[in-house]
Amino acid sequence: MNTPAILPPGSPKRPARERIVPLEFEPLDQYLQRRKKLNEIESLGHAAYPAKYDWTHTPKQIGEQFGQRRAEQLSAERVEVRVAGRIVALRPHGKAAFAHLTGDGVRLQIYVKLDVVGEAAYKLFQLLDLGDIIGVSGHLFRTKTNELTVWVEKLTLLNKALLPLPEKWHGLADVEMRYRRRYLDLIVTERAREIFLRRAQIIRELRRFFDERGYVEVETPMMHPILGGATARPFVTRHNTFDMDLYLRIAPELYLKRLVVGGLDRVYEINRNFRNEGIDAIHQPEFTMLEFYQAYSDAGALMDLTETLFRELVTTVCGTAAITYGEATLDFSRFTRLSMREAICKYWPAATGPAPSTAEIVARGGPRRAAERYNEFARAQGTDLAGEFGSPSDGELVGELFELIAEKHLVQPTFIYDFPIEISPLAKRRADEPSLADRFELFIAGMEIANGFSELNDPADQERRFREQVEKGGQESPKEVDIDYIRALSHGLPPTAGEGIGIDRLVMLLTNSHAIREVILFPLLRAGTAEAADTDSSEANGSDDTAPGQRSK
RNA sequence: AGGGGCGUAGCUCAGUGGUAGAGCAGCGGCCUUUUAAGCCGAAGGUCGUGGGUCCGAUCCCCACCGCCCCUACCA
Repeated sequence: MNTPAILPPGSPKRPARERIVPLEFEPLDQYLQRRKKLNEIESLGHAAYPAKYDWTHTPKQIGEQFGQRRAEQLSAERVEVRVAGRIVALRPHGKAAFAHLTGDGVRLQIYVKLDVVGEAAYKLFQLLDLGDIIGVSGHLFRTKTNELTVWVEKLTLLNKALLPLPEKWHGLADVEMRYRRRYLDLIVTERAREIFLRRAQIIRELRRFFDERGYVEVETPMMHPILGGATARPFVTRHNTFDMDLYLRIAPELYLKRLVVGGLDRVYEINRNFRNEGIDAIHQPEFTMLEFYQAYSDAGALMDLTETLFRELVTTVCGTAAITYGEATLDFSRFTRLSMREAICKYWPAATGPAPSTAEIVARGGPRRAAERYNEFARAQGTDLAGEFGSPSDGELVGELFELIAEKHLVQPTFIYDFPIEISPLAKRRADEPSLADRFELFIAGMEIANGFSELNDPADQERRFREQVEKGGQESPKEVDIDYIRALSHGLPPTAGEGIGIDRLVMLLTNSHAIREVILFPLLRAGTAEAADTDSSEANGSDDTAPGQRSK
């Protein structure tokens, strides 16, 4: 793209009607052609960018209200409508033409006839292109092929599109372009539109679910002075006035629990988290998380609630409790529950010999022995080993074995519970089994979807675990203990259960999408500008008026 | 980060060691019930970027850029 021609400061105000066009876009020939048509349209006396159009129906409403009317009824009733939309198909036939407008994602055919609209309007119509936005008024009728159509009597230009739409049959196939120019994707790819409408519906239903159960929706800081609430590498930013570094939050957890201390016994937040880590089919650096907390509750109650939530949500949004996801049919009418140890035993690879019993895994040194047996097999397979790095504790080994052996098999909705305490720094210890946290995760289609636990509310235990994290060091650990959080706990956090649900992954499941980018409107891509997909972006600036010395930044 | 794949007209894609093609879009013409409208005509390209091999590279080799997939990282 050509760089903008900069108006020197202090230059006289430009005349109101003069249109400065500093930017030009590919395809240049078509862009210039359309600008030429725009000029012609204006010189014919039409406003190019009128402020308003008084419509009576959207294309969708016309379909809903008159879609059932037969041809004879329509000609008898002579329903007058004014409707606006974008031209997405154009079939001129000399002195008459068909076109399709879209609005609300619905296509509506219009019929424009020279005899009917008159010379002037037909002249305007001939200067229109695919992508232009118009308003038409007239009555409804059915064509020979029985399609509900507007018999156009008046035509109004609402916006001349200066750039063409993508190819009408194949649409946008270049995924990079689809993400960088999502506006085009949404016009052209019906499925993309449906995904984001459904995403909105899912979030609406989630809010409804929690609202009607008395949870309060809150917003907590996105910028945190101390890292916390999860283990992840953060983005760092800077506040100038306070001269301080801040982290974009990796989780809202510690703030939400402060609110429970403050007497908001049931709270939830739906908002973004930011994690400075890898990008792949199920990870994006900013992603949306639902977190909710309820006082006087525990992890077991949360599992029940979660099951209800998912079953209701899926049924409402998809119309059935059994949905298709890729090759699988996911049945949300019943959830499996397995302890982490049971899951390891259940999916223990047969080639490794008989699976250990859960008792063996629980025994002191048991995870180490199981890992050694597993690793023999993994070495032969050339796959990853358990406990390969550092000197993991028994609990950490159980977590690794679970991920290596069981996680990918958890296709149907499955709760995994009894997490080792070592990998659960914010969860409450189980009274009867101190090596375990009262924690669960929900797995669906091999993805971790939710994570919930009984919250650690013993300030001394929490302080000890925070100090261990700080001592451990590394980019993922906080540099200092969050003293104020310990202070809040010292004022008393009631027995509380809390859970996080990854909204993006949930939307993936309910839209049968297999990449998180498909369910995020503007996923992060390198370079980050829509221009990067263009062939020439930096050079070819024909009018280089700016002397080098004048450039300032 | 490692491995694999891709990058050709505005879009969707063919193709070849001898400087390139189709459909759609755009342009000119014809066409008053079409729906991927049709017919006729003309135009459109630094074959991602930069090096190398070769008489000659869009094609072969190397590097870089971007995207995709797999693996790794990632509570």
